[in-house]
Amino acid sequence: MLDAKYLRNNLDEAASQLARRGFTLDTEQLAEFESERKVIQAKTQELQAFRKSKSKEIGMAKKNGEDASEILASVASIGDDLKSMEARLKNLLDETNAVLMSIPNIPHESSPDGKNEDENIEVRKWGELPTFDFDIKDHVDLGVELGTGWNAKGGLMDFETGAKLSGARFTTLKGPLARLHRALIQLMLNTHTEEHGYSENYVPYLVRPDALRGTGQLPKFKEDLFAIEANEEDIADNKQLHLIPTAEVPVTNMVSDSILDEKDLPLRLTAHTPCFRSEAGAYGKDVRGLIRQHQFEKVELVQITKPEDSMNALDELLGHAEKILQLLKLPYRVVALCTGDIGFSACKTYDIEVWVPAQKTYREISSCSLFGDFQARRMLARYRNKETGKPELVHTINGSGLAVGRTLVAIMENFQQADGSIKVPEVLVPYMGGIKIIK
RNA sequence: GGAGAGGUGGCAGAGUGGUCGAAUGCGCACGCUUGGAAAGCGUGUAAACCGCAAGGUUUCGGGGGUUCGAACCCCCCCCUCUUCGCCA
Repeated sequence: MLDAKYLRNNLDEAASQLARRGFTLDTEQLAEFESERKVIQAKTQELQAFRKSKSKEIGMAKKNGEDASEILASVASIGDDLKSMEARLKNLLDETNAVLMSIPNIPHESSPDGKNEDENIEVRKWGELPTFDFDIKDHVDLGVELGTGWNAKGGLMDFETGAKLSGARFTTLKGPLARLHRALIQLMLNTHTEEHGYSENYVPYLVRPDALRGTGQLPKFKEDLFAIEANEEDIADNKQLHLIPTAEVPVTNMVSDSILDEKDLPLRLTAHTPCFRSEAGAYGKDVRGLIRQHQFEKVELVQITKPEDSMNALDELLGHAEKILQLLKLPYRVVALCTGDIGFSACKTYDIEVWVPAQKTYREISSCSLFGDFQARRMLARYRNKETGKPELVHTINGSGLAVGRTLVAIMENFQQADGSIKVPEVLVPYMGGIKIIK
């Protein structure tokens, strides 16, 4: 959420900043809300102040044994006025808040201008693209043909069984491929906790709407989420549980509603979780293979920092995610998202894209974003500034480190051999119980 | 799921209808003291919102109610702890 005060006092500037990302701010509506708010709030507070002082007088009079009936009479009539004023104010504030919650973050000045992903800017490339002296297969063909006969029928990557159990966009992995998938998670978590200074967390996979509002998935992107069935009462009370679309939600919200100690910052948090996305609006997109699933695993990196440290933290976190691909020797590139392509809550985002040989292109495998105080304001996550002694909003940063399923895809395709087997990256061999080739 | 206890500031913890945004302690900040530190002493220290400011409003788990006035009384809900049951 943007700072309401900033918005009020710099409406036109905010509008032009938001226009950079293609968002049209309804300045007229906000100005109208604001002028109405001023009047109603002043009136309400005036009535409240009157009642408060009169009540105090009554209290004193009674204590002194004086007759308070005259003061009582003077305050008796304001009850209804005050009640209706308070109700109007509350309605107006709720309405305003609903609008504010739907306004995306203002892009950072360093985010390149652009309309869509075509205008993203490549920052760097790493690694050499593999060359093959045979006809390569994509991960689907590789996975389906691998280990045929293992477990009676089907290959190590079994889309039919996944579909039977749960429908489209669900997959089962078997045998050494399932283990490779697990090995990746272990490698990622170990690297981030042992070498990059992150603390490991285990978090709930079902969260309340408040948490989703905190990080910005709600109220605008409800259709992307899976929600648990709930009765109307729970829905009204904001208790309907939703499956997390990313660990960003539970991990970042760990610091919601709190005032952190400055000396504890930055917080570096990591967690491995499954992620669930309904992928509404993605029909026909990446229907083949493991790229776009309703359920996938991810190791997430989150940092909670002081405002002045956040930009460095983003660069640092990006490096931590890249490190995994370097360890795996997978070629990738880093892309700075343009203003038209950054997510709702982010002000600056780098995507890491890994080389996918069968598609002859780089595909997103991590998205590392700086949110400034946008999420912190929604979550009310603060730290006590030692110099001022006052609580101030923290900054939040997060990124995938990495998306596990897509990493598996990249390994299969980049390290495939002529006979359809997969060479296990060296760093993973210890996690694979010594298995060097998956066939 | 049953029974009991409880939810108050950064933390611990008093407060059962009026001058209570709230004692006290810890923590934190500043000052005195010291060669320096500790201890000690003194002062200060909740948050959100409105306002250029002075100042004002709101908030004692959440929501309703009673009252001129609610941390305090009534109703509903949530959470935590103890305990019994059940259970991976």
